[in-house]
Amino acid sequence: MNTSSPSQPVPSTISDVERDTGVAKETLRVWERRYDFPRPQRDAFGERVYTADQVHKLRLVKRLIDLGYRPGKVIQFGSAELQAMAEQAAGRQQPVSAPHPELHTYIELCKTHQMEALRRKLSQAMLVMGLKNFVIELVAPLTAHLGEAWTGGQLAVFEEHLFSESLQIVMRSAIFSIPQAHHHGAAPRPRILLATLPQERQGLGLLMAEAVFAADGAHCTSLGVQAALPDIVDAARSLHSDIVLLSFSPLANPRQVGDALKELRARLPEAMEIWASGSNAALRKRAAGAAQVYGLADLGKGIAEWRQRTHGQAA
Amino acid sequence: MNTSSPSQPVPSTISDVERDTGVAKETLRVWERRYDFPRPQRDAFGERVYTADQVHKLRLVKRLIDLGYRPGKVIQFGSAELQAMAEQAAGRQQPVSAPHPELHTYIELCKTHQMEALRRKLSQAMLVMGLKNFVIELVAPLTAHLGEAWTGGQLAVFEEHLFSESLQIVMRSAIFSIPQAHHHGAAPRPRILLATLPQERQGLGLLMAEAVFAADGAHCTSLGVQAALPDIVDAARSLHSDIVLLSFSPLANPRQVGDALKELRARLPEAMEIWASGSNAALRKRAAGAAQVYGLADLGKGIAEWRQRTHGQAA
DNA sequence: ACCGCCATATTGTCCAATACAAACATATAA
DNA sequence: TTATATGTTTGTATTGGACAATATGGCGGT
Repeated sequence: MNTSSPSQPVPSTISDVERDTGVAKETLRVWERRYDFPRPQRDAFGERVYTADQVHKLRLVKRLIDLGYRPGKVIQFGSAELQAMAEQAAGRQQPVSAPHPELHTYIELCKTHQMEALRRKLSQAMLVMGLKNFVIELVAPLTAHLGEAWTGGQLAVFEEHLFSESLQIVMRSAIFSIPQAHHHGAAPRPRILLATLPQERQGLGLLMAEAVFAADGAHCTSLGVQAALPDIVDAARSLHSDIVLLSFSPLANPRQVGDALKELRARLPEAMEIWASGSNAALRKRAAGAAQVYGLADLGKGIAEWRQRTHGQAA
Repeated sequence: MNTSSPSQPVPSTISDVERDTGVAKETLRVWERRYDFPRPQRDAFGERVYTADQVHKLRLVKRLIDLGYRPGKVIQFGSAELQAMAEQAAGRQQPVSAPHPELHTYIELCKTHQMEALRRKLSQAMLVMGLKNFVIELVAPLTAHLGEAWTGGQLAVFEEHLFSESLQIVMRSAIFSIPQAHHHGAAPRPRILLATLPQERQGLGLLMAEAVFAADGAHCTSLGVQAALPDIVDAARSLHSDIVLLSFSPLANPRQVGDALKELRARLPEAMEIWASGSNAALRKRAAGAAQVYGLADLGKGIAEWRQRTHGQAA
């Protein structure tokens, strides 16, 4: 016999809050000491007990911090203001470009949870447009729109998960079915290693890049999401990769992204190129020397240039 | 110019160790005080610095604990003994039923990084064996073997990533190609929601379960890995799921797993069943009342029983 | 007005030692 | 043998302090 009201009747411990918001326990304690928020009640044993409201506000604060705000500046506001700031900031970062006419059809299918129909339609579109165009003209804008709808609260988190899964299925299937053209008996070049850093949970960007590369006849090997830095280095060395491509979502912490890129650059042989793709803030400033930054649409051109550049040596 | 030896020349901080072994920072400190292991060196600022050997032993200890041993009993042994104990215990637990004869072929392909060949061979095996047998008799033992090889240090982490990616590609492709049998015009039952909790990074188990379900004609919807608890609840409600399946790897913290399962049970409508799958220790004890625990091979039977059980009401 | 540099403020993470509930093991009684 | 009580182990919570890394903001110089 439990209350099945939509709001959570169950208060959270500090561990729960860490899991649900991504804010470390130690940080939660120090915030309480410094900013007086969150100030949880205590149970009979003196342990912190957080309300659902506090957890909600913490989520908002965390999102704003990841967007570049500083804790001390935002933690004092109420949930409503924070919500508004998040929406505004998200809109500013991605200037809603020419929405594909059929975009809303797909989003509608998602909102009504018709995932099979969505997959069918996506799959169809891919066959018509070709993999590369499908990714650049449809999947990418779709993903961007989705992210906005999510920060705006118009789309439930789980609906974004569903959407992401469907997209992944269609794209993976397409990539798999591309014949690995063994060019003149030798493995095709460039050899590209794809991965995301440990903080990055979003795998769509990686997959989009892989699709574009595969369509251009490069040799792709993906480590998947959340690969530790030493593992990426190991892999790149062992596989004799020409290029290491990393994908970043706007949500990831720009500071950590910049650091990681610099360290990766230091640990990899100089001959290996590091390419970065995604809409993260770090790619505009911090990553400067460490990596070459590409938009999705430019990746193909990048490959062509690489081939030209290394034409003499690679032969 | 950095050292390029294959073993990690870079020692780990306490945060790194927590991420790489799954042992919490606080636990690491208390172990050091109580058991005198691990006893890391200190850097110039007095902060702990762990060697690769210590991390390796910690992984073994963690594995044995997850297998049911108690920390105080095993932490004093050397890596070699621990290794032996882990193998023995693993063998006892899973009486390595008829190990597929070709298992080593696949592992060999992985170690030599021939991923295309691996994918081709896996894909072939799947066509011969059928999806369900492929998963139960080949993928599952392969994954288990892989996990052992990883804790044993015989397999680089990135090689496990590569392997996992290849398996995912093949399985996803297979699942996608299964026609969603719209049984007599109505959506097939049971309707199953699949997900893993936020702590869980391993997505293979989830995919294996989905494959088995799909082969049995159930209606699967996957949220993917690392879904927050409230999102799972939202999704299950909105999709009117009959069953929520969660997958767990042995690495996840059993206590947190148990707590999460109990909380999920409290938040979901009573009519929805919670199924748990995987080799996590929590599923043997803590999860008792909250969820029904299935091995991969039993999932098919579980579906059959569900259909029988709900035959009267569901019509 | 713009850019580089330095002092100051902010902020996350680490440390230490202690405490205690929950889980486990063992012994005792029914 | 099964149930209950007692003791031990073990993970996670607590506090307050310290400090390195980073961002902010003012200043002087092109």
